[in-house]
Amino acid sequence: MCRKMSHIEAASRLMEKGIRPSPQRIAVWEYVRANPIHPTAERIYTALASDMPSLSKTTVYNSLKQLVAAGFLNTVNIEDDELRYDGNLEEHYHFKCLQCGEIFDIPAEHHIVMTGKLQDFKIQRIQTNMWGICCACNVPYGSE
Amino acid sequence: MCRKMSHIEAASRLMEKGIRPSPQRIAVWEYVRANPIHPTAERIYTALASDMPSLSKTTVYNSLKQLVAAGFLNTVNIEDDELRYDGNLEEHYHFKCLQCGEIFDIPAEHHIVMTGKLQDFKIQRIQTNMWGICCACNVPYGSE
DNA sequence: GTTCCTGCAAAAGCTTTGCAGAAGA
DNA sequence: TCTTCTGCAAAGCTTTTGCAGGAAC
Repeated sequence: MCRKMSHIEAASRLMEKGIRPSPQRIAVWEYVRANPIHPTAERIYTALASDMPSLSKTTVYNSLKQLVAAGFLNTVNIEDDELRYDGNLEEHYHFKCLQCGEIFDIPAEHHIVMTGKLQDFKIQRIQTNMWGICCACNVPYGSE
Repeated sequence: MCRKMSHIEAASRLMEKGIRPSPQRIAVWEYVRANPIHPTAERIYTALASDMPSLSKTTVYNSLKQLVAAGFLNTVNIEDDELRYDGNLEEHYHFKCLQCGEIFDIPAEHHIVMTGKLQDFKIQRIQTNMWGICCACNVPYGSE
C-alpha cells in the first residue's frame, strides 16, 4: 500500500515543500503512513504522546493541516462527526462497515466518465465513500 | 431534481415511519428539499427562524437526525469542518469548486464495479465527492 | 538576529444532553 | 393519562487562536 520511507527521505520531501522537518511533523506523517486505520487527530496524538511526552495536540493539528496542504496526506470524510486522515495517496475507495465499524481501503477499479455537465469542470480530487456490511460481518446465518 | 411534495404528503410519509409530523420537522425537511444548496444545520435554522421565531437549534438537529435515519435526507461529507444535508435522494455526485466554493450536483453516470475485495461486501450507500474548479471559474484568460 | 515552530491555556464553534413544560394520541 | 416533542440552558468535544519560550537557520 504505502511504500516504506526513511526518516531522511521524509525530511527531504518536507524540505522540498518548504516545511521544516521537525521530529513532531515527521512522527505524525509516519504514524499515519504506517497505520492505515484512517486515524483521527485524537488517535494520532494519543499514539505518539507515549513516545513524545511533550507533544501537544496543537502540534498534531498543525502538522496534519500542513501535511494535507502539501499533498502528503488526505482527509477522509466518511464519518459525520469526525475527520480522519489517510497516508495512502493511491486512488482508492473507502468502505465503512456499519456493523463492526471498520474502514476498509478498496482499490479503485473505475473512472468517472466526464460527460455532460462535468466536461468543463477541472477535477482535482475525487473521494468515494461506501457504507454497508463488510465480508466478515456479512456471514449468512448458520454458516459459521 | 426533487419532486414537489405537499405538506400532507410529507406528513403521511413521516407517519409511515412512525415519526410525528410536527410543523418543525416538516419545515426542516421541506427547506432542505426546496433549497438544493446542501445547507448546514446552522443555515437551516437561520432560514427557518424568521418564520418560526420559537424554533430552536436543538429541534433542527433532532429533526435532521431523524430525517437522515428515516432515509428522507442524506448527509454530505464534502467539507472537513461542517456537515451538510441533501434532500436529493437520486444517485449523484457532489462537486465542490475550490474557487467559488459552490457545491454542484452531478448526475451519476457510472456504477462501481463490484469485483475482488468488494464481492462479499454488501454496499448500502455510496457517496462520491469531487473537488476542483467549476465551469464558471474555469475560464481561460482573455476569453471573458 | 530573525524566522519558524512548539506547546500551554483559553477561546470558539458545533453538536448533544438534561430537563421542564407543552402538544398530541 | 401517557407518550412524544419542543426549546432553553448547560455541557461536551473537536479544533483554532494567542502568546511566550525555544529551536533552527
